[in-house]
Amino acid sequence: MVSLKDISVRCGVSVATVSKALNGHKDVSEATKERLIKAAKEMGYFPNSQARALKTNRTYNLGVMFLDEAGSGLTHEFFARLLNSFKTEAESAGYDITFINRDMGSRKMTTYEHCKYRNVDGVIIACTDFTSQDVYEVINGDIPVVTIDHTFECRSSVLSNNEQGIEELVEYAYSMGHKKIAYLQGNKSAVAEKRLKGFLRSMAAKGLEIRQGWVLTADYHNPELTYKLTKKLLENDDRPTCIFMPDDYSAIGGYNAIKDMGLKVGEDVSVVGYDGIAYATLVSPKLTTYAQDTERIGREAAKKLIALIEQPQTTFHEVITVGGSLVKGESVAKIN
Amino acid sequence: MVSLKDISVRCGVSVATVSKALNGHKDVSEATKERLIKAAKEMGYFPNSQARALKTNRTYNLGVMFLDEAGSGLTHEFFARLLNSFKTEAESAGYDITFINRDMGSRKMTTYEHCKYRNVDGVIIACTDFTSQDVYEVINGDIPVVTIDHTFECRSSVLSNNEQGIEELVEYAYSMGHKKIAYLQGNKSAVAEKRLKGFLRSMAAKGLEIRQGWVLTADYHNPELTYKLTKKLLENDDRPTCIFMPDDYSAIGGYNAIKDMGLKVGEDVSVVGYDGIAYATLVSPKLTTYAQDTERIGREAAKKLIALIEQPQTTFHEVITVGGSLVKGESVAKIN
DNA sequence: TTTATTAGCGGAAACGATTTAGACAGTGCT
DNA sequence: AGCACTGTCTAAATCGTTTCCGCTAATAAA
Repeated sequence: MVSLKDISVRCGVSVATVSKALNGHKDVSEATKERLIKAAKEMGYFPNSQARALKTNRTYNLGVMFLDEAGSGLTHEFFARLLNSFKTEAESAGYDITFINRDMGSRKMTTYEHCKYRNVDGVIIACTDFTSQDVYEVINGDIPVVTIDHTFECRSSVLSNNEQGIEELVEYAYSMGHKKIAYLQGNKSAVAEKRLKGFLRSMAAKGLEIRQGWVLTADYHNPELTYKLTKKLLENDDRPTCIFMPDDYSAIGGYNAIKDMGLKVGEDVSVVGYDGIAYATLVSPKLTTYAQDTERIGREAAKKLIALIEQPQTTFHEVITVGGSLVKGESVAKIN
Repeated sequence: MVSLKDISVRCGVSVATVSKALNGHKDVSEATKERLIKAAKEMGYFPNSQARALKTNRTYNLGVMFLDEAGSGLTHEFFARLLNSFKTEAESAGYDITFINRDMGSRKMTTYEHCKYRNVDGVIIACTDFTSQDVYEVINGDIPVVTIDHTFECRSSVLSNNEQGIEELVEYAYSMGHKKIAYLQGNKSAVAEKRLKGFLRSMAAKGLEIRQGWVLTADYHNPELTYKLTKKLLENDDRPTCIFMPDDYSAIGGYNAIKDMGLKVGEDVSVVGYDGIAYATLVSPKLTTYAQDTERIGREAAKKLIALIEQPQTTFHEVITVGGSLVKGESVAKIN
């Protein structure tokens, strides 16, 4: 690979001058600057990122921390889309992405140690267990961090407007005439809490009764469990007319349960999802759901993280809330 | 961060000795080696990956190159699962993953230049346009490469057994009594060619007629187009009893087309997919498909790539074929 | 005893970049 | 002329490692 030195000998200047010319410092004349930049281009020069990082302590690498278990993480559409937009935004600012997990090869290391080893400039934490030791270490470390859908003291985060999303869904279901609404919530997390809160509040605001046994705890991204719980909800004679699923993916389990009981989604039983994944508009009947703006969540997270890295003095910690939008499908029946 | 020097002063030895002790060289006594390792552990030492890379020219980073357009790449279940297992295998060997694309920040660079800039030790190429200039540059460069589902001269690749997969599906459809089979193929690529070849061959072997207009070119991962083409296939009076979809995801479009025409999947019209994504078993009726072993494909690719990197002399280029398995769903009717 | 060998360790250069401090020449001012 | 100042450039240190080579002392061989 061609180095600064190669350029310097060819042009008869010092390495320092080449470096400054290429980095746009002012103490090098316009003439030589142009000459050097031209030479660099001709010779196909690219800075050695490792050497630069060694000296400047800036790698232009961002760590991505997420739950890395089988069936999780990358294969979650929510996370995949989030990562995609985060990556796009980061790249346009010159940053690459590194997955941060524990246990690199033979060496046992924690996530935080992995960050230090790779010297990432910042970390984004998403779709993980925010109560874990690994997260704790990173949050309390000295690396800029942005969390998704969970907020820590003195750290920045990007939140989907979970409370409002559910409220809009309740509002919609109510407007369609539903009063007997059941709620399957996701596994314990800040997100699940927010959504439940939104649900309970808007139900109360509408004067709707929250039945005993109609608020159940399922899992996110678990159609099988949702299948079972949906069946359970429908077994009794007095059953809900509308069921809120933990998320769109799980809702498929709900669909199947309803069909298997000989009922029709969107006619006998109404269903509401959450997320706005691609399948929501492909299933039949189309799922009514609240589409999170994952594209913007990822973008905002990247922007904030890069701001924290590049302007640490003038950037403050904040909680950024990103709104979504109600998607009216065909899964909620009009009743009276 | 604690460096070799810190350890050396604390233990009263030279930096060189510490380095050699930690890297298991032989010219350092067992006693001091143990002492130094212990000290390193106590002080929380981790090597600075940049410094090491600078000196050794090994970053322990693998580049991942894939089609990075909207709606592609990360959000493809096939790719996501592939990446996941590739990543797991790579990490267990001490490698991290870097996404390689063009245009880092303001600097225009090609994918290959990006590789050079980040000094990745090897590259895996998947789910992309293999005829592009970007791929060409990388293939003809001096970085170890493994390609997925496409083979280049003198390069290693991991292939899914596409030909055989289709053949098994034809075999199955035939065994269920189907003779009038239509085939929607994916967009132009080595994979599409292989599958088509498998289809034509096994149809011929069974003495089945390949009707004019029953082999159409659709897209991978495009339910909308598949929807249209499926309708087109079913519009005529003399219609196929079984349709092969480009992939499972697109098959959803096919399902919808069939339903929208007032027909029933798995009764009036049979449907076959390809991939074995999670949704295949969630849709109703369950999709009959050929499940690619993405988990193994990713693992094999990582293994091969790392072998090429670490034992360049004794590793030869090869084409690794990974088998899949037929998944009998409910979407193929028994007819006579 | 002398010499050759070896084990164990350290010095120093190198990787490729950035950055500080200073050299040098030219300019303008008194 | 003497002085300060400015613009342009260079030398050298530095980041944290690895590695080649050489040194010392101890051991083995003669």
